[in-house]
Amino acid sequence: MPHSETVERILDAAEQLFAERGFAETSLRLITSKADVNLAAVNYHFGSKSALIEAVFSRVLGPFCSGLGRELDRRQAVGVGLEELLEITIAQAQAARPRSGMAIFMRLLGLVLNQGQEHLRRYLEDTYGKLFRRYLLLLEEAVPGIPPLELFWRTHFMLGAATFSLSGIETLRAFAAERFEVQTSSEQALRLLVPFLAAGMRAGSAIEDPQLANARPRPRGKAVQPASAVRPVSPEADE
Amino acid sequence: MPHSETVERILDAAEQLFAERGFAETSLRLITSKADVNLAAVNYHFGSKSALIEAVFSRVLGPFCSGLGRELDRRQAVGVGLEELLEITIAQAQAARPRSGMAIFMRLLGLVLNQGQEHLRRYLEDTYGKLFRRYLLLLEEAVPGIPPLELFWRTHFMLGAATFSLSGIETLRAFAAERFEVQTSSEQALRLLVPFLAAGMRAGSAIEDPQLANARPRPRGKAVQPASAVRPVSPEADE
DNA sequence: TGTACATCAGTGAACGCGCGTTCACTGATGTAC
DNA sequence: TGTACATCAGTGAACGCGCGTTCACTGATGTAC
Repeated sequence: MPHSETVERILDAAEQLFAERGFAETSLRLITSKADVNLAAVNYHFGSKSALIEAVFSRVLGPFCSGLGRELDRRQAVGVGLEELLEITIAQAQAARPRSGMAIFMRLLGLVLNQGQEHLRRYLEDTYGKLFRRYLLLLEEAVPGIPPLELFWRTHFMLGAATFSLSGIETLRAFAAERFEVQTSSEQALRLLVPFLAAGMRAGSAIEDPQLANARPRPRGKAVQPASAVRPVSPEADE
Repeated sequence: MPHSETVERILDAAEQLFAERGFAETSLRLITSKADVNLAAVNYHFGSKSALIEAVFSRVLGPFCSGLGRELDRRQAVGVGLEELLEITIAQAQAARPRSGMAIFMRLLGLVLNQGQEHLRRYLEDTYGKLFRRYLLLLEEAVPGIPPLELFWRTHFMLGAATFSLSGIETLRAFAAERFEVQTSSEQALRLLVPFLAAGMRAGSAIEDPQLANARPRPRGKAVQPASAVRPVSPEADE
């Protein structure tokens, strides 16, 4: 679709505004006036606001994921260390949005994970779920001795630390500058993130329950068990 | 203000809906119909939607912060270990919302940090900034040998990991259950968070630049330097 | 070469809708004399 | 004890506004014969 210059301008404006303000707070009128484009052009080119949202995401995540996949391919034979894996990921996120810095990339990611609509989640799971599972497997290899279930949770803790702090990185840099009278560049902040995450991933296991310690991901194939067949191990009443 | 039952019902409904859907996506009509209350009652009791938002936050954060302050007082003389500090914080977050679990608490916190309006940020900084600085000092004591600037950043990494994963905890629990065919309770997930965060906080310092390593928070007092006097150490052009 | 038609990116104005807010009003309770 | 008034929580209906979307239309370019 991105053939016309109008389409490109709409995507640029939408990406920036969505990252700054979220989906609901960003009206089509705001987007089109920033893009210097007619209001009706969004519906002409994309069909609806939610289709525009998906287009913004695939333009960002497409290059990121294919770049990440390529880097993982290159290193697959040799094996990938934990720090290396994290640095590859950060480098790809930076490469995906070289001009604007990765703050926008991370804000978008945080947005979809925190306030993403159902259709957007499903679209991303369908498109990039395979890469995510591959990434999890590489993490398991890079951090031996930790139960897979715990690594699953730690991966999300990592994702949280990364999206949260990098999406608000401008605010945090300003805050740090005011408090410490020293400027931390975005690159420096990123370099601080890696050892924090790596140490967290390598921390001794906190799982005591052997049922959790021994949980393994079930094989994914054509014969998929229905969700209703999942056996609750320790049923609980919370929410 | 929270004297009438109507006020209480509005706050309950608003808190839950804000946490689920964000501020902009939650209309007063939705709130009042969930609370089974007349639409005009919100403006009658609170004056405006944004005043309602502030009321929701102070009802949640007030008890949390005073509880946290009390616990810190009790231990101040003895000194507080890192894991203990984290566990106190989690316990207070759970205590602040005992019935609904801390997911709502964390979602609200994430909301304000990620998509919070300026007025809300300022209100929180004014009301709870002092406690936050005290907390930072206790962290510095609990994790010796790490430059204060790095601890500042790590604290935000921590906050990110916590808000992100706990605010989406229901989604993550469902995802984990589907993949590993095992139920992780919210309490177990919380217990997994502590060693991850503690190890990240204790990781070896990644700061090489001595100017950053030696940066100390400037004293806060009546003679405050104007922001314009902050001397940029390594000026940079990014954004 | 000239004419008729098709395609297509883009436009301007309007549509209906849900939003936060306002306002005149109600009905119960308390107070003064 | 009775009456007049004040206070106050709550109400029902309407207000104007900004929203996403629609639609008839334009004007440039390409194609068929």
